Amino acid sequence: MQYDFFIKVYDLVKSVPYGRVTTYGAIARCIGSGGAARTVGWALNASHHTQWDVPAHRVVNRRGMLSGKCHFNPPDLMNSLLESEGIKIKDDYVVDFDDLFWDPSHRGSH
DNA sequence: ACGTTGACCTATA
DNA sequence: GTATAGGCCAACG
Repeated sequence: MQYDFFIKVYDLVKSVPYGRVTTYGAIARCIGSGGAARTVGWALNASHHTQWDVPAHRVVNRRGMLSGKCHFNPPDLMNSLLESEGIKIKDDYVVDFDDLFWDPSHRGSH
């Protein structure tokens, strides 16, 4: 598979349904890199200058914290986007994150 | 090829 | 859902 690591990340993130969120670790694991969670975030960082629409705002860390909001422009954008999808944000943390969490491996299975 | 960096994760106190 | 330490993988200079 010569497809870039980024492509896999983008495709997975784009597969995240509306009103749902996922984690870097889940993405990395679904890709097959397991512990490459850091690289996933790195890839999303690059997604800013790409032409692909990557809903990076739906990607948060294991704690459900908007660790990536600091990299948005403006940082509040991530919070606003999540709230626009019905996701409640409290102090940069996703409310009921465990319920809103969407695992790419489950593909919609709750 | 080596060292550094990065939107992380896990373990321990 | 703190603080600190170590480890993981991929891309960049």
